[in-house]
Amino acid sequence: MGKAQATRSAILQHAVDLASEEGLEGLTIGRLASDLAMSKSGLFAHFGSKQDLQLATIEAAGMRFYEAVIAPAASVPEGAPRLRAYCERYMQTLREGLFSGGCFWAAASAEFDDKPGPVREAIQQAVRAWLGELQRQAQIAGAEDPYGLAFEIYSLGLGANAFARLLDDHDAVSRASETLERRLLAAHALSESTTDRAGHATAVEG
Amino acid sequence: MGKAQATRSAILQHAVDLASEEGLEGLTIGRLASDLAMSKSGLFAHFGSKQDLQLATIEAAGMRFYEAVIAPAASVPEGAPRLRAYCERYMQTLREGLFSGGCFWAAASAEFDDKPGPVREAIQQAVRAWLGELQRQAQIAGAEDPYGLAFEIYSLGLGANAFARLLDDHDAVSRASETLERRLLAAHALSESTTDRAGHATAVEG
DNA sequence: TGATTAATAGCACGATCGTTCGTGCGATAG
DNA sequence: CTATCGCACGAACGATCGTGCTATTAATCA
Repeated sequence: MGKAQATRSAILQHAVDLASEEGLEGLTIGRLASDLAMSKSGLFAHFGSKQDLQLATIEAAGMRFYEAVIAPAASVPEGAPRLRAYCERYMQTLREGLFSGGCFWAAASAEFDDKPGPVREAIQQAVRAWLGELQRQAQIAGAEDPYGLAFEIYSLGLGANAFARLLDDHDAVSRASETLERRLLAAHALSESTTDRAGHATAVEG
Repeated sequence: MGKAQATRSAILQHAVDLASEEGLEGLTIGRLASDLAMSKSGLFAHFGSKQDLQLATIEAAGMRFYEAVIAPAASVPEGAPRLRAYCERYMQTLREGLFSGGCFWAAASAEFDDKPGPVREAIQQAVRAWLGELQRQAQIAGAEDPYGLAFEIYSLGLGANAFARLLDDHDAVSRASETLERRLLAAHALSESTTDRAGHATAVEG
């Protein structure tokens, strides 16, 4: 890997955190440069424009999320177990602060949800990828409404982030986890057979 | 009412919408002035600083939300009926676009959830007031976990806003409404006696 | 080691940011 | 009629924004 790649990567790692604090528009080249003890123009040369920097930052945030949530669950069996693993990892990232300024996607979504352009599309794509994974595992798990279940999971994530960050509710993530657990159990009761270890088949149907 | 008050009010109405689109930092005095065909300095004179403008904008957004959601439900009996009325009005505002750029509070929360200062505190206060109302009615309705119920309602609102705005999911609000309805019915089953018309008292307790 | 290329710094630009100051107009009061 | 005041305007400030150029350093290769 060339030196440029390493520098670019270091820039983006900091850019992700800075954007999670200040937003993707508040993410400033000057600020970023002084934080990294670089010159504005030297940093800028790695990206042709601010928009490219924003797009690269989104991509880097996506990779960080992937490494923290998706990848570790790859060894878990698909369906209900992996869906549960996703949720646990997801909540864990909120607890531990995967991004220094709170959930990157919550901030980026709210900021660009009404601004057409490549940045919005990139955020859309990343969020859709995450929701698609949730939906896919929910479907394999036999949920009656996989998309709806993904919607609820994502909503609880947004709520937990907002409560924890804005309202300083230190139990917010735990609360969301428990709510999520109840919701998964309810959805799971429909197809008890798909699951992990014990085979005490007490399938219910609503 | 003096002329200044009228002008200030007109400024703030536009500021609320502009902030819901561009964020409270992206809310620019120059942009605001040109939108209203005013001079920057003439507009600025109504507020001593940008921060005061932001605070006034938050207050105006709070009043708009109050008029659209809280006030119309004042005549509905407290407890479960009013809680339901709140939720319906809440979802209605998301459907109809009470703020031109999506939920003002979702945007403001994500933007300032990590920036200490008077602006964050004002947003906190407004969100807490809304959550407190939800919690209060949930408690009167006899919910076993009023705070948790308020959390879920708010989370579904955030989710509906994100899905509708970022992902162009036109059924997002309806989906959230239905999820909310199921959730309220489940919570309501615990204390059937408190409610509206029929008195078939089948109270359960957990 | 010397030559070539890649990576960073320096500097300047137009634009816009929040903010301040002095001014002018219109109505109101003496 | 005149003096005062409330309100908005235009110009300008220093700072910072994103973005180009040109030089200079650092890394790579013969």
